[in-house]
Amino acid sequence: MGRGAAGARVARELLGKLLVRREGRKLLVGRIVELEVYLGENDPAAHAAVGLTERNRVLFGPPGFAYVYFIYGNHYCLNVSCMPEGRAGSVLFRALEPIAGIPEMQQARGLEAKPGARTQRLLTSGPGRLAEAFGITRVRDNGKDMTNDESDLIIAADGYRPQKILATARIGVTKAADMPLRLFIAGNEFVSVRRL
DNA sequence: ATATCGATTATCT
DNA sequence: GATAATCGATATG
Repeated sequence: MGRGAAGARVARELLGKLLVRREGRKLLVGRIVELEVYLGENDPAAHAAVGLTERNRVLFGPPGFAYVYFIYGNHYCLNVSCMPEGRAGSVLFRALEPIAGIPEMQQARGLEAKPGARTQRLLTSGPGRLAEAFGITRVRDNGKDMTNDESDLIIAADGYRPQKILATARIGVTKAADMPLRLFIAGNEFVSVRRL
């Protein structure tokens, strides 16, 4: 298996699974419908391309841990590490289909006053949006084990399997911009658009 | 419908 | 000092 294949395989397994946030007795749940693969040190578009730094060290740790970064002075984005310790491949969560805790997500996004299917799509359709809807920040979540039931941010499964997965180039990257490492569930309403 | 642009700061050169 | 794995607002067709 090639260097990028392990990350791509993890990504395909992750599509259709659930991102779950525990807020006290409330649960926020979203189905993972879009993500991007970052290949680690050899991927010019990856944060790990510069080698191990204070910021990206979670990427070089064991798989299943949350890597949260802050971007454009405004937004947090969530990755999960997916390579053995010492290698830095990860998957960026790009879009979720809201499943439960929708009122809480609306409140977190400042969209509670505007109900309707139109705003429903704005809740978690984009990496910055889903992070805001789930209250994800670097201080709160970076380095968290997303495979441990004790965590308040985990990945769970309900048996759903995507019928068809499509791949395109990654969004917003300027280096290695042609690699088809953005994966999404074909036809899902909550996939972010912006390119084919 | 698409295009362009400003916000705002951590991180790296 | 420049850039960035983005978003939302505004302008224009």
